[in-house]
Amino acid sequence: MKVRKPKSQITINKILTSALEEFSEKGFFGARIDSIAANAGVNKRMIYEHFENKENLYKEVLTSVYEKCAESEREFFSEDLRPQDAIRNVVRIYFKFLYDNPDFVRILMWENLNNADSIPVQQLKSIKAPAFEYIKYQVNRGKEQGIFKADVDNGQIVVSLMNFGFAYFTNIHTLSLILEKDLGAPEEVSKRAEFVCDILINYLTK
Amino acid sequence: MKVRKPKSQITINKILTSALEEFSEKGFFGARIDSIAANAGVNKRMIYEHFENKENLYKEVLTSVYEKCAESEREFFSEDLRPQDAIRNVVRIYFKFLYDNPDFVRILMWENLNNADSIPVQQLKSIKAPAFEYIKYQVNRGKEQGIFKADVDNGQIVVSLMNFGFAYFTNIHTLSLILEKDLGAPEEVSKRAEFVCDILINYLTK
Amino acid sequence: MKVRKPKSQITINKILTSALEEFSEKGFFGARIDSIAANAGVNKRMIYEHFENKENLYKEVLTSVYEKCAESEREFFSEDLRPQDAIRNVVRIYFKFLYDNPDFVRILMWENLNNADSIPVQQLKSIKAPAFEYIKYQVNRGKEQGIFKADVDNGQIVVSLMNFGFAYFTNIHTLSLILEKDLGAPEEVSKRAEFVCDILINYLTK
Amino acid sequence: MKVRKPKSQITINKILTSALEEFSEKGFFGARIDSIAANAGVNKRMIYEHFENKENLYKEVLTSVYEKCAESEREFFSEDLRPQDAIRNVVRIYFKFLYDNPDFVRILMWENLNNADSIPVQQLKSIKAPAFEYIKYQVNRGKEQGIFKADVDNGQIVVSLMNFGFAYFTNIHTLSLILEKDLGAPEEVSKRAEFVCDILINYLTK
DNA sequence: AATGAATGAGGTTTCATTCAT
DNA sequence: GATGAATGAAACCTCATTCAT
Repeated sequence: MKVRKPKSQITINKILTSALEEFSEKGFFGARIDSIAANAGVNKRMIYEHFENKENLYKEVLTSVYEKCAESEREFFSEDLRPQDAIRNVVRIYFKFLYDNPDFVRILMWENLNNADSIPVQQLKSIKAPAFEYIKYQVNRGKEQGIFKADVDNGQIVVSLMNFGFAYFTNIHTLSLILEKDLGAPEEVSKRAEFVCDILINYLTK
Repeated sequence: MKVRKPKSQITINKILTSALEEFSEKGFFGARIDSIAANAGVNKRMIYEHFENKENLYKEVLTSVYEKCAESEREFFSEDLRPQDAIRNVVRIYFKFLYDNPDFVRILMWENLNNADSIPVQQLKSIKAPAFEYIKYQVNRGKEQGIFKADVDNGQIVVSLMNFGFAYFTNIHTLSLILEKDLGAPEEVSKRAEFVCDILINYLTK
Repeated sequence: MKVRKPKSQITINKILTSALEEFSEKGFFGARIDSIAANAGVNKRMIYEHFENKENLYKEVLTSVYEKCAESEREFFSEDLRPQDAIRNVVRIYFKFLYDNPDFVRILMWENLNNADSIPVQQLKSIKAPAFEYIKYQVNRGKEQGIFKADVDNGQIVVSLMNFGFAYFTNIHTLSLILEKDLGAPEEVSKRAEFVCDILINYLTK
Repeated sequence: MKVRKPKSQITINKILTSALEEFSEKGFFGARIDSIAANAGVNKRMIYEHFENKENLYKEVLTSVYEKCAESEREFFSEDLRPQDAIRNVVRIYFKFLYDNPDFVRILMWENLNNADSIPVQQLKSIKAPAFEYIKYQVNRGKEQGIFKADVDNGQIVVSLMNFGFAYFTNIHTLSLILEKDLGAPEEVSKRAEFVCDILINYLTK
């Protein structure tokens, strides 16, 4: 039952790691195959051997990144909580994940700018949907339990949550400059996470 | 007493317009000087005559974009409203501006990804600060009038407002795909704007 | 008998002066029409009006430079001296001229590097020949008077004189660096001139 | 125990050879990367691979040229001669070297015109100094042996030797035209070398 | 599987020259 | 005669990709 793990898997992983870093820092157009190979410590030719070309490498990086994200979101489901605590839990996990994975935030941003066409829709949905469903499920639970307002638009809540998390990290530079405060500092991040919990719960609650 | 209007100003404007489009669509690295010149209908050489090089052109485009933004924000101040209505007003103007200026949203996104270092901080602040101050002012007014909670963190409100507006438009592609709904449609946008008004006011109000 | 001197003569002179400086500093290929126009304080278009194109401008600069040189060499003839003093006189005047006209030295150097084909031979000769004839004349006078050796090759003397003067100034940079002494300093230049006098006269004299 | 001789060394040498020819013929500004690549029979891209850019290529050409020169000057030291014969020897070797290496003469000329700043002083000195020291050493030997005048300025002798050799070849075009004689013909060159020997020894000798 | 060298298309930039007023 | 704007050819340089070992 043992899976054969050829030596080249190491090379492939080194390339993926290096490529994630490069693409997330410079975007698809700014990224350089030379840099990726150099930082991975492998011969440039290997990239073409294993990934065919730059675009394909990019797609594979994206896929691996989405998978990592989906993995983290599985944490959501692991506990049995009151709806409002479940929501809080989601926000906190989400903020922690984004804080811990700046490459993820950035590469998704580039992807959005390039009109999000590198990943097939179906793949995207299969990755993201469970988390979205979970949130809607908790909101509905809250409604059923009479804790949350009945007329809340679930979609808006999902969008809000995504926006809050993502936007904080993607605009952190500009906002920090203008507000003269390092919004990337850990204490600012958790303060923000709590604020987001509060404003959402506050809105949801009767 | 005749005002001198050199012909080259027309060329300069054509270049700026074309460059905004190109940079906003492809980002700095993806943008092509050839395309910019072709779309502007001017000789490529003129870009170097008036803007020195690609990087400088990019900076000038950014500056002009910020200025346009600041201009739009001046609308905020034009009316005399109750605090909660002033906030609503800001959100609506902001959403309308972002909806009307997708290039603005995109180029700022690229800029954030490139660590927002193309515009000197001071310039950035002088453009953005008035709007921020206005929001804080209205929140404070609401507190003084006993309408808003006294312990609200003004900074968090500003950040929320920025995030809400920006993030909605920058992630519109991915979110539309996943939610299977065109979030860019006018009616969805105004629905969203109203939701953002509601959630903010709801949080602020005692 | 008054020669009409149109206003444009001023422009022409400004261009020639600026062009001499530029060509002598950067050579034909390194020189920029833009720089020449800017430093002359005239519109670029004027250069084409008066000189047709870059190459022609270069030729006219060269011609004017040769004429200036020939003019200076006319000083040689102005005195009545013993042959050895006449030779000394030539060396001193020559060194002084080269020292005072670094642009001349440089532009002739560029010209030599470009195979000296910008000036028609005949023109060159009509300018240079008188000085050469004068030197030969003085050497012959010395021979006749029994002061100089009879078997001296006049051509070699002329070449030596040219070489000594020219080479000193054209290699002044490299030699100064290596000898750790500023060979361009006035006192070094006159020391050199005297040395050249000495070595030549010494060779010529019986 | 096999010495690794990477294939690229051949390419590098072809580029250097072609570049020397091009730079020496046209100077830095007139030289074309395209020509260099074409004449070297290599892909243009290779020049950037191995030399980074035009300026750097130029510097490496210069360095290699200086080294070749220093190599040739090592011949000076190989014999045990009387001072006057040693000086003659130097002059002859020097003339032969310059005659055999017109590219060397030319490129150094361009270099002087560009103010000799492409090669670090220290490097220049370490290459040139031995020859200079050797000449001074022989002049001093002659003085000690009572053959040469005691008050001769060694520096002037070195400068003379350099000037004589260099200037003859750099002004060969102009002088040939004026004197109506091909000074580049082998017999003229050796006649000149002997003349230079004579005039120098004549000056040095008591 | 791995490597160093090579390639060619295409990108940015420069510059002599000309147009239009 | 003079000016500012425009032009296009060609220069330098970059980069994804492939060849040959």
